[in-house]
Amino acid sequence: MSQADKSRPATDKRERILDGALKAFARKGFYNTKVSEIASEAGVADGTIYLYFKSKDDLLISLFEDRMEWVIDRLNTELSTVAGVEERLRRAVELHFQLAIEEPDLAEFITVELRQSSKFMKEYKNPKFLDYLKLLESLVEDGQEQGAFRLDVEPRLLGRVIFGALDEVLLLLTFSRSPNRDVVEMTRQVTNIFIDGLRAR
Amino acid sequence: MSQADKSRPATDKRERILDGALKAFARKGFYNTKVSEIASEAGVADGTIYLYFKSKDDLLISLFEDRMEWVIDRLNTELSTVAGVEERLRRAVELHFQLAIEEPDLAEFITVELRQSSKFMKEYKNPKFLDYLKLLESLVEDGQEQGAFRLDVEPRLLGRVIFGALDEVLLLLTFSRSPNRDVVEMTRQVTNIFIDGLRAR
Amino acid sequence: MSQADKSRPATDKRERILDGALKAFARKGFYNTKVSEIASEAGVADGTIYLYFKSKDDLLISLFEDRMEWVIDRLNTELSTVAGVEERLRRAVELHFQLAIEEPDLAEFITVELRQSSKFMKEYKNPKFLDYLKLLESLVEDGQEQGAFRLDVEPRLLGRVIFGALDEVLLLLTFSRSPNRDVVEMTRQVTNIFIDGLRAR
Amino acid sequence: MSQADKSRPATDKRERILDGALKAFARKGFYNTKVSEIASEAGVADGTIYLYFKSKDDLLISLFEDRMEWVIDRLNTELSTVAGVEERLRRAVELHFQLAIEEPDLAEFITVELRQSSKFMKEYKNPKFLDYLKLLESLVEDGQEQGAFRLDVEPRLLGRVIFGALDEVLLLLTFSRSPNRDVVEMTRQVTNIFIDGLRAR
DNA sequence: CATGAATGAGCATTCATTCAT
DNA sequence: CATGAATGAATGCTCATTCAT
Repeated sequence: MSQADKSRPATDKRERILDGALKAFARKGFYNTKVSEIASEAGVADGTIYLYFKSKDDLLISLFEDRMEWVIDRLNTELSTVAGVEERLRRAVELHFQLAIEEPDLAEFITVELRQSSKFMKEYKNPKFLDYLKLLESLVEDGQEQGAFRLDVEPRLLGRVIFGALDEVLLLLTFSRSPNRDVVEMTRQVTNIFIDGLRAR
Repeated sequence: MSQADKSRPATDKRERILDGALKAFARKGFYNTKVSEIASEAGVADGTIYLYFKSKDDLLISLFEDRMEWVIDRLNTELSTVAGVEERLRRAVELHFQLAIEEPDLAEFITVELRQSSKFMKEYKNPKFLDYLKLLESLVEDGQEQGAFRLDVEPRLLGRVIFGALDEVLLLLTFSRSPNRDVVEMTRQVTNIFIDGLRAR
Repeated sequence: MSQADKSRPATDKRERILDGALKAFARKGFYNTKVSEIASEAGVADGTIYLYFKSKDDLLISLFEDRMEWVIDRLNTELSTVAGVEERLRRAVELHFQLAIEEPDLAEFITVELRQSSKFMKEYKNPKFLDYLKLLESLVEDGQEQGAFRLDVEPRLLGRVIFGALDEVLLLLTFSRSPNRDVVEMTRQVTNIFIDGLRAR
Repeated sequence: MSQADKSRPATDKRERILDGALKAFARKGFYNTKVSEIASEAGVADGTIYLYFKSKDDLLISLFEDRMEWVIDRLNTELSTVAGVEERLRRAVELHFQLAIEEPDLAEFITVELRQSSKFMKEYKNPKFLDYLKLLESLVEDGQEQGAFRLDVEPRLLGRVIFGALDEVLLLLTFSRSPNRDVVEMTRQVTNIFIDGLRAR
């Protein structure tokens, strides 16, 4: 444990609630999860949750923010050491799929809850999700600017296409709980399709 | 009363309930829709719904079955007159996107509720959705058998990839309510990516 | 079948509904029996019941009237051929217990529903039940007038005491479904207690 | 707040709910009593009832357990100071009838709801009621063993007979709300019948 | 008379949220 | 800060009753 864990016990409790919520939401979904279940999963009292979050909705939003930020940071860190648009795209695909192995609860949570929540929590724009989309878009843009990718496709559309494809495969991986080696082969196949499809000719 | 009123009065009421449910679910989502809202939307009494469906869950499942079957039939009909794998893929993409224009409620319903349903209505396997996936898979398989598509990709994976991509774009179209012409251009871009990515070399 | 069955088919249907209600009430009790179950048991449509009875409550009351009248008539007929207060009391006890054998549904219905209904169907005084009580009272009175029974007990109280005792034993018989021979021995024991207890000394 | 408030705050609320339920059930019967009425009678919120009882059925069963135990304890306490089988039987009868005076709601509840309950709450065997029956049986058995009572009657049957008689008279007392002095005379008459009927000769 | 589809008032139960301790 | 007992609004579903055919 780091020093922070002792100096900020409140932060620790907040984190435990988020962890509990993730586990519970992954297992039963947002609407079928009771606040008391999250509390029990986190090892705190029901009321304690309301010291850290305004409502169950707020907890969901905060969980998105927190976990998507983690995903984006991780992707940025990985990509920062990789050169070449094709290789960067490959790494992005691979990392997305690896969620199914490394963080199955998070994978389930994102694939299943993302759409519902961004639609029904009206005022919430889900900025972190948009950041993730932007990241995929910029992969395409970079490729176009470097002359590696065709110019007759809009990066904004392609970002969506790629995210949708990855997310759907992640869903498949999450539910079938496929072994690790599959991820490598799946990454190869999906990457090839997009790279060959995108390649400037 | 006309003859039609006598030939299927019950079916008519069942259909009105399904229509009402689709409209309500599209607007507020399954969990935020009250049974009484569906009833009022359908112009029937609350109790009437339970003459045609066992529960709110059963209504959701029935709606999936009914609408997915309609989508699949429509796709099959369209494709039956089209030759050439590339053109068939193009038509499939186009039809998927056109849902956003022609049946925006259905588009919203499918993009937002589909994933939840297969996860939380445990025993329900969503066979119609799997049929749709199979249809996309067979497009890839046909292309491989005819030597038009590369052989180093699994149709099963590609079906998912394509569905995910289409579904995500449909989501975008549905929420931004883009005008008709966008659909044509989007179809072209997405189709090109997949066809070029899939093409045997 | 008698002539009446053909000339009054409506009466036949009324009877079938009462039979169905008795069977259903015996099995599940008044409050747990749906009108539609009675209808199905009687082989009529739900709505038909309301052509013969004003409400579910009215059906219950009518069933009491009808069956209690039958019980009373039967008791009167039997007793009309019996002389001697002690023997008359014995026959009354025996007949009461025989309900468990001959008409188990009726026995269950009377033992379980009688109290509830006479209490909660406010304006209904359950006159037939009071008739039955009067019959038991008059057995005691007759015994007192003939000098066979002690005079220091009120017939009204004794009627209740005997009815309560019989009804409780009937309940036991009904639930345990004891064989026929028990009834004879039980009749002997119960009769002896009351006759010896009542005998003038 | 007093010490008592701290030593059993939960028990207190549970007791208030049971009291409210007894009052409500006595007034309108189990099936005609709404949970919200019980809550309001008890001065708690509707939901609070479900913190102490699993369901409305469970509340009914718990009420039986609780009140029958109280009745049995009371009877045992009273009888512990009484010698002689005849006098003991007299006290048992008297105590049963006194319920009508001292606890009219409880009397109404027991006489009206007891039979329903054991029949419709399927798995529930109503053990406390059987305890009460056993107590009456043992009065008869003791009398037989001491040579005071005749041996040609089964205690098990007599227990039922006595309970049925007492219960029916209690019902009469409860509904007619007779004054106190009646109870004494009624006790005398009923006791005499059973004692003279049971006496060994 | 008979039907049974339709009605809609009614109710047990849940669960997010609060607040006294 | 933390607790968890208490709250009470909210809702899916039932079923006695009606009425057009």
